[in-house]
Amino acid sequence: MTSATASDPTPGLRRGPRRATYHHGDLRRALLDASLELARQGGPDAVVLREATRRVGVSANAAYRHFADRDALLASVASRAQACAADVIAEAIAAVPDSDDRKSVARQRFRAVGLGYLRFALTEPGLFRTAFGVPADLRRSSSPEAAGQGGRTPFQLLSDQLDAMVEVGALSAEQRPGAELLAWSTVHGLAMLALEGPLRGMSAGAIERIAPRLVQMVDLGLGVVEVPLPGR
Amino acid sequence: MTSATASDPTPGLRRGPRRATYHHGDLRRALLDASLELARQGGPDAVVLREATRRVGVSANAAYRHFADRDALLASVASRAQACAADVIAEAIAAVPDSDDRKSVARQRFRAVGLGYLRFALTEPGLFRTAFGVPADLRRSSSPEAAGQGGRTPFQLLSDQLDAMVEVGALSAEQRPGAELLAWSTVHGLAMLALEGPLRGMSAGAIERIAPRLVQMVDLGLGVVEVPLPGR
DNA sequence: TGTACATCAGTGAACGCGCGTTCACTGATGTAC
DNA sequence: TGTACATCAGTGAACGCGCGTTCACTGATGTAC
Repeated sequence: MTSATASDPTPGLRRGPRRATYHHGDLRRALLDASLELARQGGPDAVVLREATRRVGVSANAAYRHFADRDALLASVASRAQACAADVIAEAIAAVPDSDDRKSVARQRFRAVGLGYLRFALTEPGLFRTAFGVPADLRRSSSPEAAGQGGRTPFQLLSDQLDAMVEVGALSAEQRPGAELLAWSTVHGLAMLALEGPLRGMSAGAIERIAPRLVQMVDLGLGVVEVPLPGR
Repeated sequence: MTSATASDPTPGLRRGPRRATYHHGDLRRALLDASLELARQGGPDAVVLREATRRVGVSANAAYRHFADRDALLASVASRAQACAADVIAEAIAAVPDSDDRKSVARQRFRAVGLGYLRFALTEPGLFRTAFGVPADLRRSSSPEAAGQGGRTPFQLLSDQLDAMVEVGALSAEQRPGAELLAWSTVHGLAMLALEGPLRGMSAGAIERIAPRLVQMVDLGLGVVEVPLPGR
């Protein structure tokens, strides 16, 4: 689609069916770029190895020089998609203005993690589903591959803000363990209901309107101490 | 697999490659039963039309007498899977003992909806993913097809309990609108993280341990009134 | 500086897979007369 | 009660699809001497 110009500074990344040289130069990165674009447009299922090689202008099996198989390619794409999410979340955190009320700031930043997560889901549904909808274990969520420009993964950004809340006394230390899961579940659920579940038909506007209530509920609900009710 | 005996009371439902009669009798139901079993074992992707017909012992295209296409079959299976969820949730609600403390009972029943939802997700992951992971709109969640034996869908059971909370004063009327979404998101998120997301590796025990905290967070967080913070 | 050669990064053709779906058909059923 | 016939519910064979993956190969690169 995009024709490579003579002044293209990164010839290894140019698109198109034909290359000038036999060797590509940076095929691994080019395949990842192309695959990320596929994921952006159609989610994890759209990451098809043959299409990625087609876009890069290379034979299908050339990919096997750089990835063990299609799953390995998808795993790498998922990590890069998480990195994209990290950038959106970090931006949302950074947008919270500083103030003397340290508790309030900590809590607003914590909420910003959730709001950033949801914004990412709504603006980049394909990447979101690739980043967080593909089965994997928690290791990827802490791997450097999944970190954004600030060096932190989405999961780590969440942990950081929870730690900060404890530090300034906005969350008690005894409520801290496992709090990531409670918070993450909440926003992840809304995103998945809206993108892949029964809320599919709901408008992005409606989701955005409910998002602040959701993160508020978590923020305020996290801190409440109560002996669990006996109900199983 | 199962050989049909001569005394089989519902010959239309028998499994196996061959039937005695040319006409099946109740092929639509038989295909749904077989497909539900496929979904139970492997989730929505495992609902393959040919396999369902194979199990029923009928040619592949016989299915087209009863379903427009594979998507129509899957949609019906999804409704039945929701009905299964409704039964588990209803059971959890019914298990809450009555008492004079009407607020406490209402809240425990509300929590039971979430706990039942999570129990269904953990005990029937394939059905869960089919019921709530396949894109659809909210209409299905209120359709009689998706209702359990009590005549209510999972979504309706949730609404019922929220209404009951308002009735006894456990939730203010102004907090009521949209509360379904807040509650649903939370438990759905944990389930999806555990079944299809980055928490895949987490044990069912760990999930079950965190579930009560999660529903408690929702219960207590729902009722808190607060002016939304300015953070976008 | 030149050459031999190991190594790496690509090519091109082919495979099997199993699916959803369509076609023209035949066997069974039930209703009108 | 018997028969003709429209209607419905199945059959069997075939299609195209596009994928992931493997095979034996060739072109380019860089290093030892």
